[in-house]
Amino acid sequence: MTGHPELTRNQSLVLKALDKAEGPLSAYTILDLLRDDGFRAPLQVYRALEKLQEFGLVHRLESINAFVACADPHCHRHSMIAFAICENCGRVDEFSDETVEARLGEWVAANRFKPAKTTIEIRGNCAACAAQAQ
Amino acid sequence: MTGHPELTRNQSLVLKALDKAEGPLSAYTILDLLRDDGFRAPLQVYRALEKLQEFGLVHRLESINAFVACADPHCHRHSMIAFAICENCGRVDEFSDETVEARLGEWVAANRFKPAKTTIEIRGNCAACAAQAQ
DNA sequence: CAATTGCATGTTATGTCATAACATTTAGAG
DNA sequence: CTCTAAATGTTATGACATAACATGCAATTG
Repeated sequence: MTGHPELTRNQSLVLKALDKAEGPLSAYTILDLLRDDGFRAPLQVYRALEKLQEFGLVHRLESINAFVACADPHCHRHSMIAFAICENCGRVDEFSDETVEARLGEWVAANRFKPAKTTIEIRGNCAACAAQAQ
Repeated sequence: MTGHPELTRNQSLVLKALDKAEGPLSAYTILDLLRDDGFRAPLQVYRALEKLQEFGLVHRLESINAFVACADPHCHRHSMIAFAICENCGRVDEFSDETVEARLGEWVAANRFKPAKTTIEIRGNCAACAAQAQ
């Protein structure tokens, strides 16, 4: 139904770690979390992350070099997903917007650009942290 | 007129290197280009880049860890700038879109998010490279 | 079964990007 | 001149990511 194959042991472990975290994690943080499960080297994490991104189960946040579990099982319907990242508490909100997709799609079409991956990330403070900062 | 002070020697050298390159450069590539001008350490480059970004003369491309000279002297009028990055030839096109800004602004307002920096980057192949790939 | 194939994994080493910490120099303001 | 703030120089280290090669393991197929 979801369109992705069974996960391997390493992929499952990495995904579980991200789900449990409820926030972005760096690859090396994931590695440390999985030491007890036999993980020894960064590549074990990066290879699992690569597959999980292919399956659409994990997103990479380019601007902070971190990874999050996908919050929306239907996000692969969209050509692009936007993230709002709180630099204070680490909270990440994932959303998509048809209009933004359409406008960027227009630019791409007008310039005959062949997009492979689109990144939209807003960094700042979430409502809770912004209120607290007063 | 432009609203930024005179550049220091290091800042000028880094900006000149980026202007000359006509494409994104990594900090370490800039360092190598400026060895003959007395540059010895990465921090000299990163510090100059930091200031140049403040002045709006340089942009950082988050998704490829590289820097480009700003193509539009008026880009600071916009709250966000989008980049189309060719993964084949390295060409970078810089553009902005009021509608995209407005839509993301709506999300931000609705969620009481306080944005600090917004990243929009489309990676793929430019028209020339996409045509050649046929 | 044995052989082949493809993918996932394990491991070591290395490459790439970025900043901490501290000393020194430079340019203005008073 | 003296004080101050900013910029610079330098060494060391931290953080993120991948190359290269060996091994294991399951599915197919002859």
